[in-house]
Amino acid sequence: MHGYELRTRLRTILGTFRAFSYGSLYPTLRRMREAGWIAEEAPDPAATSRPLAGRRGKVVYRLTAEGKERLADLLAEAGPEAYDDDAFGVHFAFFAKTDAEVRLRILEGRRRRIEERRDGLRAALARTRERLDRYTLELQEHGLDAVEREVRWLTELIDTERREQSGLPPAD
Amino acid sequence: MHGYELRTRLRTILGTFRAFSYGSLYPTLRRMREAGWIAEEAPDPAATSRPLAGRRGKVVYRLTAEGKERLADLLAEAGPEAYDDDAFGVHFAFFAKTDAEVRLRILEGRRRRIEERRDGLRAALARTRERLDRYTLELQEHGLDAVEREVRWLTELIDTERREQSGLPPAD
DNA sequence: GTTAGCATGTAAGGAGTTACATGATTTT
DNA sequence: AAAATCATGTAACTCCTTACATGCTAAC
Repeated sequence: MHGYELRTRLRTILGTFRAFSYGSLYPTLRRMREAGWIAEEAPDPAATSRPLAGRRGKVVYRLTAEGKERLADLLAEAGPEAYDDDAFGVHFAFFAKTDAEVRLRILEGRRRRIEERRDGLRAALARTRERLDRYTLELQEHGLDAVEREVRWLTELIDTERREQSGLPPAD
Repeated sequence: MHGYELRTRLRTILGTFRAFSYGSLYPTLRRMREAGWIAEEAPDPAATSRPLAGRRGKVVYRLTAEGKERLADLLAEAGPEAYDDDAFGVHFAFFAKTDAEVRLRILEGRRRRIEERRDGLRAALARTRERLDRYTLELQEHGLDAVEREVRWLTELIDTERREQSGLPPAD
């Protein structure tokens, strides 16, 4: 895939929020090339009428063997770096390519993290409820509600994973 | 209030996520002082045994008249800058000090924004549902669920505001 | 009197954005 | 042939964090 296409796809998948600008995308691609994780694909010689020099057309990249290894390493990570706010969504999005045990450990780590946040919010709310104006209260309760729902969601996912690991083989 | 206290309070109110480091807090306080929005409070002459020069103790700041005006301006903003992801929470947290009409406009703007996001997610999901693996699908549906809940939450708040504006005076 | 925690600040740097500059290809 | 859009890339800048440096105050 080439840079422009990558960005367009990320925009449609992730929405306009959480998309990268070219100013960060292209330098990242360059660094990945320098690291040897991706390589410029040899252009199809039959396809285009190529300009003779200083080409500035499409550059199609492809994962190298090293890149695939690096990706596998990233997907095998199950520590805090995999269930932090920033990273969890990315790891989850690649779950179909992630080992079942790793999936389970990431989900459990994420749940523990969110439970901690929930407990912190509950404690803060219990301490300050009396002094809060209705809007601040409403905001805190809405936040608490969101984390409680996320805990339930994660619990359902964990139960499904467990059921599948101790029985049928994982689907998909 | 002084900087350290401000940071401690923000930590407990906002949680460890979304708290400022000293490296951004103190420069911001300096800029606010230079802009004339806050001023160093005259130290109580009776209170402390002060060092003679180059003092490095507590610096207590207080909003100036200009600062209060600036705050009032910020609270009166009802355009997109008030219901963007980043700003909405802050504006909402100050709703108790915000005009009823402004509150209503911010809530409606925020709802419109979230509805757009919801519609975008629905459309993307309808287009790609077949091709998505179960985890990606689960993630998208969870995201959709979250925005749908936020729309309902905002609708309740808007209804309450409307009821109060055309009847009893606003509470709190 | 020395450790722990309160309190203020700066310097260096990371991670990204915006705005710009440029060239290639497709559509009208 | 002009306009739109595809496609790549850089430079300057913004905003924030980390790590450090410093001094004050209370507790043991």
